[in-house]
Amino acid sequence: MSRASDKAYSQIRELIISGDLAPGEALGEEALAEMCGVSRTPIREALRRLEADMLIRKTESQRSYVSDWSLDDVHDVFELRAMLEGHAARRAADLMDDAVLKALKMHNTRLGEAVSSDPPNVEEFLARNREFHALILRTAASPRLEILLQTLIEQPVIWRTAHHYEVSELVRSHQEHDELIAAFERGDGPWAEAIMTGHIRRAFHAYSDAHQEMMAAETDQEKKRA
Amino acid sequence: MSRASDKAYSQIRELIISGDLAPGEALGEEALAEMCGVSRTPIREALRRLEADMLIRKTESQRSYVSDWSLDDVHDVFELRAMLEGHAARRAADLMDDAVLKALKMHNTRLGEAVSSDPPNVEEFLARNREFHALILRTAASPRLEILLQTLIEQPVIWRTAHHYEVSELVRSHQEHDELIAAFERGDGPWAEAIMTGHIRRAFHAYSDAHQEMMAAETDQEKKRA
DNA sequence: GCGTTCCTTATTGTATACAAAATCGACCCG
DNA sequence: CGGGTCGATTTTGTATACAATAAGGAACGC
Repeated sequence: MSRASDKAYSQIRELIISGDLAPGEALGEEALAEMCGVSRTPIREALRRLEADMLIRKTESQRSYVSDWSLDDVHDVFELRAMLEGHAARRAADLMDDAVLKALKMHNTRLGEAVSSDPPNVEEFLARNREFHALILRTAASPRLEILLQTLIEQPVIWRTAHHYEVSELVRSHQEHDELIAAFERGDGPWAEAIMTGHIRRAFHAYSDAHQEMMAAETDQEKKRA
Repeated sequence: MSRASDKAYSQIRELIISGDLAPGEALGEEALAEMCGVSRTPIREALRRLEADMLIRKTESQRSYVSDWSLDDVHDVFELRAMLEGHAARRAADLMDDAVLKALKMHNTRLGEAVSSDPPNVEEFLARNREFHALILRTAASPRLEILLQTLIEQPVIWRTAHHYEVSELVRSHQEHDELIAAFERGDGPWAEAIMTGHIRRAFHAYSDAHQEMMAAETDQEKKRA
């Protein structure tokens, strides 16, 4: 983490995830270098990594842009997540132990509290949700599965939209986590897989709704300007 | 493809896949640069890409080595392939059209001929097998699924070992492809998925057997030397 | 003899300069 | 006025030099 390229990577990544660098925006190497206070060499390394993360794309002429995802793209990603995380849940059910189970319960309890509070603490919800899923993934004990899923999960479009989910979706999410925990306690892999797959698919619908809401809001603003 | 980094990437990649660069071997940037006739800068770009392909790994101190895969690692990869290609097969069954179906039949016919010839044409078998699976994958119409699977499929350990499969395994593979085609003709997604998943899992067993055979052969050679 | 410390050497990380390529705009021609 | 070509400018690709860091080995003390 001490290397300049790592620093640049984190910095640019944060800018993309926060939305300061908007989807479709051009990323000039020199400009980024000046912004990060390093030369172009580590910037280029960082851009390669961001490209592997699918956070940026390169045109045929090698210019870099922040990735812009269509709804179809996001749907594609959620379908893959549903399958991969379902697989992870099934494996995790076989390999589950008491310590992990206890940690899962703790995270989901805190997640439930975050949802119940008034107003709901969405940041806390997202953090606990993240930990919950990460723990299951780690329990599945497949290093490559973790790598594959990481690039699918860490997508800014999804994270940004998550702040606009309906409260009812958060509640449902909490309940489904409990069902997962129950499946783990019984060591029922197929059941855990089925719940997880549905859980992710419903998360896509929550995303889709929130996304359309946001789009509509933007259109309204444009109308006001005109 | 005209860029030096692309040239270096292909060149090093070929050396790894062919086995000229053995698993575990150290990859010094300067040595590679001299070998490829370019400077270290494009070499570094190439190494990043090879790392993303999981063809090389980097130690904590950032030195690069050719990936060495344990049997467990390979098993992990095959399990993921079984799931992902199974998913692809199910989707492909829904999206299948006559042109693709015809192409699949053609590839499998040629594959069968390669297996039946005496001696069996393993190169041809592998090429047709590759095309067959790639075609199904493309028909599934999920760009990200293709990306995820690519890194799992293009692994030199697997390709090298493939040349030592038993003929009976090649015959079975041919038959299973026919069953897949039948499932596609009926538009039966779940069936196609089940066949594909089993197909890949059995391919792992073929790999495992061939691998042990090769290990035993190596041990014999060592004994002869002593 | 074993382990430790320090120094030498090899290797990777970064900055800079320059070359190659692409984009954009002005200008000209039809 | 539209289209296309050429050139100026921007942007990316590569080479090289140097700095930082890690590996390997010799000398030293225990």
